[in-house]
Amino acid sequence: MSLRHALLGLLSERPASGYDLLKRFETSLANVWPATQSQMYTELSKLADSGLISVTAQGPRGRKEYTLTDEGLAELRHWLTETKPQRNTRNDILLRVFFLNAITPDQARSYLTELMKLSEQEHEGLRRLADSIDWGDDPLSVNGKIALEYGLRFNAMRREWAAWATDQIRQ
Amino acid sequence: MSLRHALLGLLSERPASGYDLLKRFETSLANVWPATQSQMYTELSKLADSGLISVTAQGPRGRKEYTLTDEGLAELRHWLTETKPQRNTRNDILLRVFFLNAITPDQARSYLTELMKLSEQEHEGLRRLADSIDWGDDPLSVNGKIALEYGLRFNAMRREWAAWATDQIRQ
DNA sequence: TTGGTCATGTAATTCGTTACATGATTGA
DNA sequence: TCAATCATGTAACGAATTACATGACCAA
Repeated sequence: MSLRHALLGLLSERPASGYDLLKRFETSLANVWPATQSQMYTELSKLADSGLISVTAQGPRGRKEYTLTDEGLAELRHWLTETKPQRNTRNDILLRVFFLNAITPDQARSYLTELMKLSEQEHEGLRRLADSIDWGDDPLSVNGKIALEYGLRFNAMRREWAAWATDQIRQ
Repeated sequence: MSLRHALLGLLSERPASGYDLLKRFETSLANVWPATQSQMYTELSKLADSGLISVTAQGPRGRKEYTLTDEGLAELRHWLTETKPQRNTRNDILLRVFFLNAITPDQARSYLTELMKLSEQEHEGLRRLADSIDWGDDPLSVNGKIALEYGLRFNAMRREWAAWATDQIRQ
């Protein structure tokens, strides 16, 4: 249940409405924790009910601005320092690799070269994103850079792996 | 819904009972697609209902042996060749990185060094697994080796990244 | 005045986890 | 005979996805 913590994390930077948070998920967080509009509004209601956030302002069109409470900040810190990131990592891409013998070697190689292309595209996308951001020296920029660097290294690794793997499959 | 395809994939190698499949999930597939006993029996019933697999033998203790049907094989191949692996990849570990400014630099560095250790341990575990397996030249071994190589490279990459990231965080 | 964006919610369904529940077979 | 393993299932709940539903505000 990390959506909860993702929302607390975003609200720890500044107060925001559900709509604001939705936009920020679409941009910065979409790559690590996708969430739908539906899920977010539901979770925000629950968080408000349990006192981890509270409505501190109301705007036009029924806009509700949420602010992190002291309990919410404590919960966020607890999550960051005391709990193990043990998310079981389902991997659709790798799962298919196990069953490549159900198709022809040509098809299998084609699957792997597609993965190479995908990795290159994602790498390029991240590189462009990095260029477009005006990085400062502040803590938020540092974290963003660290996360982005992960993406770059990950895609480079995956590209090399897919190239190597293609070579392993023979007629 | 890839559990469905994981089961079809395993059954494409040879017929098996729910219990057999459960064991094979625990060993080979646990790292890429964890599933519970409960989920598997439910999914097997659904697959049988939809005609993708069928019960071809009954054993002691109510054991049911399932075999892949022609429709099932077709569905497996369709999944492998026609559908894009677009699984949105939730990443618990990276999500936390975004919020490291909510804790002290010391705590943040501690989180990242833990990640280094974790990657080293997983790398070592996979290396031992590779040693323990009697690899042949058959297609199944090739696929297993490819998947394993991914794990090794991934953990090496993550270790280096975490080391680099630790260094980025200053007082 | 009208189209785009802001803004929030509910309902239905599926997927995944945890817990509960039962019982047959086999080998030491 | 008894413990371990084999073997299958259901129930309750939570998390995630898709679709539905509504309406206010603002700028051109």
